Parts: sequence; structure tokens; C-alpha cells
Amino acid sequence: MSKSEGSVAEAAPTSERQCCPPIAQQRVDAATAADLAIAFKALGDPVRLQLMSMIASAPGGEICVCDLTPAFEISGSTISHHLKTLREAGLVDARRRASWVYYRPRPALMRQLSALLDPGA
Amino acid sequence: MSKSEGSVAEAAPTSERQCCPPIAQQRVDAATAADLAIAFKALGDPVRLQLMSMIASAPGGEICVCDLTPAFEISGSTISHHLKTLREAGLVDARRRASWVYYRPRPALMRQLSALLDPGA
DNA sequence: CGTCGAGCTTGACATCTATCGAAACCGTGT
DNA sequence: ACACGGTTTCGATAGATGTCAAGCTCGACG
Repeated sequence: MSKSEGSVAEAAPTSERQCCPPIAQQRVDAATAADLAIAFKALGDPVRLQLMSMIASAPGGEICVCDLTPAFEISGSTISHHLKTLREAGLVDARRRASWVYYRPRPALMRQLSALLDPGA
Repeated sequence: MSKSEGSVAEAAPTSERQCCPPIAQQRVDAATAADLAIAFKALGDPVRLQLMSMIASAPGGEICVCDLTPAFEISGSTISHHLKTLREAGLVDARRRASWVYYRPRPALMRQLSALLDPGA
């Protein structure tokens, strides 16, 4: 299974599901829950949540792995593994430039999750 | 370690952390990430996400466990275990009335998570 | 006071996950 | 062509997690 280019986002879980109303307003069905739980699970690790915040708040909209790795005590391969999880969840996108790989956020899913948790009034 | 009453919310992870700016605007520090990752992890299971949505969208602001359990194929003890996870994450609150236990959402944390993921503009 | 039903807790088990080191991969520069 | 540094993948392992069955607790109601 070779993935040739770096800009492809490994595809969000199933199909791009429509943006759902907040859970405070309407129940999510099982399929949607299974879908979105993948994204929440990806954020459910301290390292990944920090990685996500570093990527999302990166000035210029992107950040190099070489700037992410030294911020943690864990090995580079583990960082890479966490980044893959975020990628597969559809939360970030990776792109190679020269020798370095840059990550950028995917605001669409972030917005969807944010809207989902909005308690409304 | 006995917890005697049902209305206490098992306490949010550490202390009630201040509402943080969106991750798109500022990095979260390790302690905050560890804290909030617990909540995201709690939502990172399809069953729990559905439970959360059923609780958050319950008319009257609360819902009986007896209305939650039959919506799934899994055993009651597993439902109870998932509800405990949501409780310990600070996402829901349980209260016993007569023979039944009712769950209600805790909007504060939901709002915090929602704001955290807001990509802003 | 004894029993019944609704939920919770405990113990056990199979699966998943976070982590590491080693090896492979892929541009760059010599 | 070769070696180098950054990143990912692979294989292995300890620990966490989802699930169930069985036992327990707490009110309600005879």
C-alpha cells in the first residue's frame, strides 16, 4: 500500500458527513457517532491534543515536524505515529517540502466538532 | 474509596480550569492538555458519544438510565461503565430519584471543549 | 422484614493503544 | 553515486480499554 503524495489527507473516516446539529439539540445516530468518535478519540490523548494545538495555532498556518518533536520527551517515531492518527482522523494535513514535512490544520472537521458540542443557549 | 452520594460530579479532573482560548489561537500547555484530553477521550467512543448526545438532548434536561440502556445492544453493566466514564470526565451529572437514576449534561465543560475547537474566522 | 427491580461494582478476558528501537524511505548536498 | 539528516514504517511489548457475567447496593412495596 504505497501512498505516493503527501498532500492527500488519508480521507476522513467514511464519507464527508454533513455538519450535524449540536448534540444538545438532536441525538446523533450510531453511524455518525462512530464517525465522529474517531476524531474525538484522536484528540483524547494529551500528546495529540498538544500537537493539534501547536498545528492549529501555527503562525503561517503550518508547522514543521522538526518544530513539533523537540517539544516532547517521547521519541520521534512516536510523534510520527500520533501525527498519523491525527491525519487519519481528518484533523490535520501533511505536506512535504524539501527535506521537511509540514502539518496544517483542517478547520472543517474542527468546526464540525465545535458545533456539535455547542450547548447552545 | 466510597462515594456516597449520586449528585456529586466526581470532580472534573484537576481543578476547574479556566476557559481556554481556542487552540487555533494559542497552544495549550501540557497540564491543560492532560486535563482536557480526558474529556475528549470520554467522547472518543461511539457508545459514549451517543449516550452523551442522548443526555444532552434530553427533553426536560435529564434522562433515565432505563431509557438509555435499551437503545444499545450491549449489556447494562457496560452502559453503566460508560456512564461512569462520562461522569468522571465531568461531562454529565447523575442523580437518583426514587428507583431510577437520571443523567443530565454539564454544559460548562461542553462549552469549554466547543470553544477550544473553534477555528475562529 | 423479605423480596424485587434498577443500577453499580468487581473480576476476568480479549483487544486496542502508546511507546520504543531498528530499519526503510526520501530529498539534499558533496 | 554516496552518504546524511529528517520522517515514516515495522515489530515487539507493557499497559489501557471495552465487554460480559456475577455479585452487590439502594429504594420501593408488600
